[in-house]
Amino acid sequence: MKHFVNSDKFDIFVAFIFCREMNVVDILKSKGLKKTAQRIMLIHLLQKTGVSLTESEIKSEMGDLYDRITFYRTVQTLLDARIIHRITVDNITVKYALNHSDHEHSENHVHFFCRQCHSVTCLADSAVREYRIPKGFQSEECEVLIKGLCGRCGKKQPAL
Amino acid sequence: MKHFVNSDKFDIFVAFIFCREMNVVDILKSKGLKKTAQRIMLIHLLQKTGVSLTESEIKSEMGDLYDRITFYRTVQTLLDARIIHRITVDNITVKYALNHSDHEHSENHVHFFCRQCHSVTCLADSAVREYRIPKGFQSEECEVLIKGLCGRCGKKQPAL
DNA sequence: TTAATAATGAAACACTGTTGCATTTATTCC
DNA sequence: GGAATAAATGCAACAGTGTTTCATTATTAA
Repeated sequence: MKHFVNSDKFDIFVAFIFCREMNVVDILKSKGLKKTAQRIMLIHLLQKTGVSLTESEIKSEMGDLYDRITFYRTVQTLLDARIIHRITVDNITVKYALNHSDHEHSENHVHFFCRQCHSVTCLADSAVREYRIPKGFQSEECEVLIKGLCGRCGKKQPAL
Repeated sequence: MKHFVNSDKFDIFVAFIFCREMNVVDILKSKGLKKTAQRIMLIHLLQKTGVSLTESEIKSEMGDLYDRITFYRTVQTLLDARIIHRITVDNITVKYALNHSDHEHSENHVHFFCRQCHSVTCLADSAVREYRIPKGFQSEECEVLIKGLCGRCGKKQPAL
């Protein structure tokens, strides 16, 4: 099954999807990227859910629009364009999340990973502090990953 | 080929290895772990080189002592015993490094990753700062990954 | 509408990590 | 030192993750 962004059927689909968030196509246009079904769907999914998603979550949401190979290429394209970012937690999980507008130019990310439910929360407002690095080293980017229990899982298991 | 830690051949091997670092067997003993060829070799390698190593680097150093399945199990055992820690950089690379004595009880790690040569430097002395996390969240561990250019690669490519 | 360019998806592959099970090894206790 | 026991090993087979090539199809610009 092929997916035609310019077909009538897809126009209706797109119109329905973007009733709440109208800027997906604009995002792609502003980055000089072609508007393809997978790109639109992936960005929309991340907008709609508002959280970071794994590939398998994205897969099940996308249905037969999903193709593994295209997915990896779409992800790479959107990463390069700084539309999304990837969060890798050890070798446990990989998640994808939309960049906030302040992410776009900053290279700092703070994430919270819940060891119980494996949810990832982007902590955009937390400022990344300065770390002392060896002489001659040049810092370009800083990622912080805080692990622990999220609000829900902390309630179920209050004491440590 | 099997590797007998208690064989004469291995005794000589071990004696040679530990002429500079005499505490590998003690480390295992203190954790209640059996002293097997792979464990001793892996810890020794990390001690000898003093840097973090990838699986393939460990493989080529270990020669025919290396076995993939045993490697993963050895790594898991040493991780559980807090003898080593794993550093995952996006989906670029996974490295293993010895814990410093101050790592053993602290759950904070600061690492520097060079985007050019992919070397990882443990910054043990850098204090991990406090980050504000949402109410109800419980922080247990904090990992910081600073990306940029290391001293060597920074010289070759001074300006940004 | 058409031409040019880019994205897609199929096949095939390489790498990463795991599980079950029979065999081998390290340790403990004598 | 030697046997009993509990653990580690390594083989086979598998599941998951990510990439490359190439012919086909879709998007965009003119």
